[in-house]
Amino acid sequence: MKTYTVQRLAALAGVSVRTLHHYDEIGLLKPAFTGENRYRYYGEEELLRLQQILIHRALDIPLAEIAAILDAPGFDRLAVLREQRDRLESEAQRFAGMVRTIDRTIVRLEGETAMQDNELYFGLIAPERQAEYETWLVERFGGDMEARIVRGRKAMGDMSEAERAEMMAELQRVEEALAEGFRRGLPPQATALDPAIEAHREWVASAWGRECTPEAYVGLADVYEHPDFRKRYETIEPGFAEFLVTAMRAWARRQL
Amino acid sequence: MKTYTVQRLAALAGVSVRTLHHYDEIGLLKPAFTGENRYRYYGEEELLRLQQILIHRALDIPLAEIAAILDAPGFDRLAVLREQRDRLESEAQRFAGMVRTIDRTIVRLEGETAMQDNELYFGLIAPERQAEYETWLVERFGGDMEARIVRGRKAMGDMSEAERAEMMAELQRVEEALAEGFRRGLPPQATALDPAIEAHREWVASAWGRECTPEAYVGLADVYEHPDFRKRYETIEPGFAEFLVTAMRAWARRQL
DNA sequence: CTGCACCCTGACGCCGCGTGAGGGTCAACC
DNA sequence: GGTTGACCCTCACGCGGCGTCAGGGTGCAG
Repeated sequence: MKTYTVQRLAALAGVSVRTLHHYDEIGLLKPAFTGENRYRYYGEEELLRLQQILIHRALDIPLAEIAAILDAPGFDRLAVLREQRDRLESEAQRFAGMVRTIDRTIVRLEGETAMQDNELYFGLIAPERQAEYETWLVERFGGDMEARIVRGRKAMGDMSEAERAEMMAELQRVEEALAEGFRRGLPPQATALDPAIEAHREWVASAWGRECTPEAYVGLADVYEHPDFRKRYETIEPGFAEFLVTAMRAWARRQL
Repeated sequence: MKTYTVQRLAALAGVSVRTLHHYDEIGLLKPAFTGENRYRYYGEEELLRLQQILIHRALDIPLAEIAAILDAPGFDRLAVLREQRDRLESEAQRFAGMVRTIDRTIVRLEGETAMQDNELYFGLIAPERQAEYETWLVERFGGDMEARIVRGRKAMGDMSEAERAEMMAELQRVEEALAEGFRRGLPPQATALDPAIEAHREWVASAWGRECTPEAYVGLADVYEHPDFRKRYETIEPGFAEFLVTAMRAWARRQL
């Protein structure tokens, strides 16, 4: 059976010797056995485990957590691998999103057009964490939610600059109308009767490029609980995020 | 003119207040002005700078370096933005590469096929850093080298599992033949006459899916200087990397 | 004038290693 | 058997990029 010394394994895996020492220290990756000279010797098993570790590390998962995952009883190599595969794919898309963001920024800089920071935000922050939302969405709602989001993103991606701008302006108007009610102290439940909430749902439908049923709308409300979405709405007006999701749910309840 | 307090800017940008404090401390992002209450106030200018910072940070560039880049005299926003755009695109591809790697690993695990760690390596390490090589290649040799590599990768990508395996096995045989000479203490220059080096060049040509001229072969030798390639060859036999590139260059010199 | 939400400035801590220092070990060649 | 040089080991300190209290000021609303 083949064995590897620290340096050989390190070279194979593209990490430093120190890293292997560290992983040994914290119990993340222990040698197959140790010589009486205290040398570390690794085998095939460890090679594989290291691969897993590196894959997880690439996703910025803390080492402690990686250990927990790999050591979980009933840990299924294939399942985890497949999961990470999908995460990595999202990561890839996240970067692709940032590229598009920069492209838009470039266009704007070249055109000397003043920036709408709401749009800048939408470009910068949202796509930056889009993958994160999406895996989160999938965890909570399963695949069909994901499909919807992906389709939505694609629809947005196909738009021209002008169309996108118009889209965003429209969203701002809709949100402003809702915020108005919020500022006037309207209880969120009352907003279920406000045409503004209806307008919001319609905007969502057009962004998704497909109907937004009350069920889907409730799903979206859940999504809005996510910290990064909250930030978006809290920025408009502190407390607005809470208000909005409550209003959305209230509206949906009335429809069912 | 619009101003933002720490929290508002933080929310907009999706970072923590502490982060903004930190950036102020180290002089990376200072407020537009400070109230006499010592409050930090940011303006549009800072919003943009923060965007730049975040883009660079996403590429794991140390903050000090980011500061240096952004503060460089004659710093061209558009140029830097375009550059980062390309880097991000590479990143996206790097992740895509990892996805393919995992796919192959999955296939192998499902098939219960024993792993050849050389192949595992080729799967794991190389693609993991492929984008890195490529940007490095482009820096050193300009676009046509890149085109070649990309085409090569595509050729490999189009192969079936069996074909790829055969390809890798062939490479191993060729390398083994070269390593033989190395172990026997053959001086690398003498290897220019060894048919093994010719076989290596032919393998490269078939991997690239196109001729490998002596000039290209020299270029490849340069590429092999890259740490991660070195690792691959140092793992076969310590000192082999040096030997190989010298041999490659010697061979090419004889052809010209 | 009392809350409450926001702002400030230290200062310490954590993670994932890099980077020595100081010292054994192994294989090869004299 | 001794020397050389490349490997291996164990401490132990440090650093970057913040998170996270602690302790205290500010500003506006009711």
